Amino acid sequence: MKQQDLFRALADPNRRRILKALQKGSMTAGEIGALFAFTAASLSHHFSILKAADLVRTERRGHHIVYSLNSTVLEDVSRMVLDLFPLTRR
Amino acid sequence: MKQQDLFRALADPNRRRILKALQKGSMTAGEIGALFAFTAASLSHHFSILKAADLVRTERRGHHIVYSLNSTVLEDVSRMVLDLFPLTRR
DNA sequence: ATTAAACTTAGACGATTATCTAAATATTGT
DNA sequence: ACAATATTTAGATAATCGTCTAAGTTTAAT
Repeated sequence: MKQQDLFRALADPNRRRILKALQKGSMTAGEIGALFAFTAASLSHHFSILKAADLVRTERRGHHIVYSLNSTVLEDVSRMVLDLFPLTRR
Repeated sequence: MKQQDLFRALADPNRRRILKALQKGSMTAGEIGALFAFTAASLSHHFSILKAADLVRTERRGHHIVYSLNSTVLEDVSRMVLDLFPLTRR
């Protein structure tokens, strides 16, 4: 299910840090890895979850893989969050 | 940490169902329990996590405990979510 | 074709999590 | 004080999760 993928992806603090790092622009997996302490394998695992939630997009460039934030999901996230609360005005 | 408590609380689908149930108004733990399949103990566990995230408030009434949604957190959640994405205009 | 570089996949391990049963703790009414 | 009701806490168990190492895959350059 889509909604669960999203909430699950956002539940991990390191994944949120990755998302924040990507705010500054697209980066290769290696560049992001350099910012954090974990192994390439762990990073790749996080990316697979972020991709499943459609929070990031990938594009191969040479033998690098460039990751970028998929900002269009923001609407979905917002909707899901708002959906959990009764609106004061509707 | 506050942010982690919030994202963690929202990560579980059953807790999101509880939040949605509370949209219709305050309910006692028992009333909510009647809507779901798990035991009172499990429910209580979920409530403790929702409380830690400040998503619900409690009030004792007789020997019932009334749970209600704390809508003021909505702002915090929204801010946290928006914080993860670069705004198109700022 | 081989090698090197950049990621991913597979498999393992410890930590956290959701759930349960059983026992404990209020609170009210008798 | 005592019993009944409502909820929480403790302790156990199975499943999920984050991380690691080691092996595999893909691309580019020689």
